[in-house]
Amino acid sequence: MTDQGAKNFVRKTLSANDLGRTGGHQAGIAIPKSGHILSFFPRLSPEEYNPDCIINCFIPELEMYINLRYVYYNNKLHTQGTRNEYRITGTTRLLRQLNAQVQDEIEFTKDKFGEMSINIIRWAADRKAENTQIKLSNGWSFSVEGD
DNA sequence: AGCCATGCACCG
DNA sequence: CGGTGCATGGCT
Repeated sequence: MTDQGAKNFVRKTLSANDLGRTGGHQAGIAIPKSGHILSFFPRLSPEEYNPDCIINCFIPELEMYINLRYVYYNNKLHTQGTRNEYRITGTTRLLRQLNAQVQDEIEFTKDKFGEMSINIIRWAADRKAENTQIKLSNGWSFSVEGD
């Protein structure tokens, strides 16, 4: 059961680590297991070990497509590891090109065809739409429009 | 649960 | 060799 037919999006306030500004070089964006956020992205089976998939995204601001990797690090479920979290990687170069800053929001939009696109919502701008979104306590928010 | 960090591999 | 990504552990 997916959410085909709806145009919706999820957003995440970018952390320093998300932007690769902390000296780290993983910089994968963690996806919370909150239902609405998780179901927005393709399903990755817990039955598999570290399942992943490629998400092709359109970047309107750059007028180009890029491939992101959506991965479920779940070695806790299969080995003696400690990981049990979803991430999106491959964003470092993109976010730099977009000149995204900490506190900016990355917005994943999925249209009715399932096409994903990414926009950066600059901090201080577009504060008015806030009351139409549902904010979670972990920096993510979402909105669903019935179309 | 989410963000920060890191040893190694790969690629320019 | 520097930057980025993979897979993992650490810290709060």
